[in-house]
Amino acid sequence: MAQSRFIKKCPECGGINLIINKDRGEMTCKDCGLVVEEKMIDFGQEWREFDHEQADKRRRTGAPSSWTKFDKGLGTDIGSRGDIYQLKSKERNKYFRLKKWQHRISTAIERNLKLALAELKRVSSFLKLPASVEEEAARIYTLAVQRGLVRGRSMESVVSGALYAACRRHEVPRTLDELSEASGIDKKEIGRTYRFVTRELGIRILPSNPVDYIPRFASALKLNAETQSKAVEILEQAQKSELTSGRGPTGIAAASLYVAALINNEKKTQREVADVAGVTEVTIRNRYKELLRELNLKDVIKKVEED
DNA sequence: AAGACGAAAGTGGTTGA
DNA sequence: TCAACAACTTTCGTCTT
Repeated sequence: MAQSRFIKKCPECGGINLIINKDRGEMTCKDCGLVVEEKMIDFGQEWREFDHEQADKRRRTGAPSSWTKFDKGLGTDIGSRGDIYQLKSKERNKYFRLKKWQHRISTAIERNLKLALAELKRVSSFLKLPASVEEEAARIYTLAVQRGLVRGRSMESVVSGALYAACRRHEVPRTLDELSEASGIDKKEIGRTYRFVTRELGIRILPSNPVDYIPRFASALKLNAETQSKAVEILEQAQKSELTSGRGPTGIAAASLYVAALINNEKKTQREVADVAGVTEVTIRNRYKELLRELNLKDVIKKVEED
């Protein structure tokens, strides 16, 4: 018990791969995406206030601006029912005029954004994505709408594409399959819009690193931490031998895990690993063969089998 | 009987003329 | 815009444990 105060574990899955996002002051679990600790940074005010007058003078901010609100939370609502009856008729007319305009303005783009952001929140909470990713995705989507990139595509597919891109940028990659399952959009469709949107918006995304997939796959397979770090070790060797370029990152991650499991006597079938990683057994076999050949792991495995 | 292996044909995307 | 191409998948038969 005393130990747990010092070694931080994810309360959701017990994972130990907690990553800190300094920009947002969040600590997220890389295994399941749970936001373990929010607001590690003190966002409190640095002054004190003793009465309303002082407060009014010293406050200089409003609610935080967020891309997940369709107007970044900056919009003004005109009038709330109740106080208009204290107004004279002239004032009341003005109120209704303004109210009408507000209604007119919030059409097309904004209504679309509202709907889309609701969908975005639904999908991202289904996948347990950290808020920083959700925010990024909302930003990308908003830009896409402003450039008219949604026309001719379904709103949902663009939302998924934006989320996928945001995941990649924040190095918490989800596979297209996972996105597809969460959003109900066809995998190919998501891939297409993802590529289109990132190209049009000039968003540069590095090819995803296979290592980023390891923790999540490993915990899905219930492999222990040693196997996990062994897999990472194998991956790093593979990258040095240039076995990784041009290959699908999930396939390589899966193969490394498979080998690592063999070495640590935690054997999983190719089928099991393949299902978790969203690739076929054949792909694992191909990568696995390459790994054995290039890294001289054959002897290592033989040794393990003899034990 | 289940898992591992590998050959062959098919798919969707990228690239270069 | 089209054809060649590389990676990956699907399918299926064979071998191993």
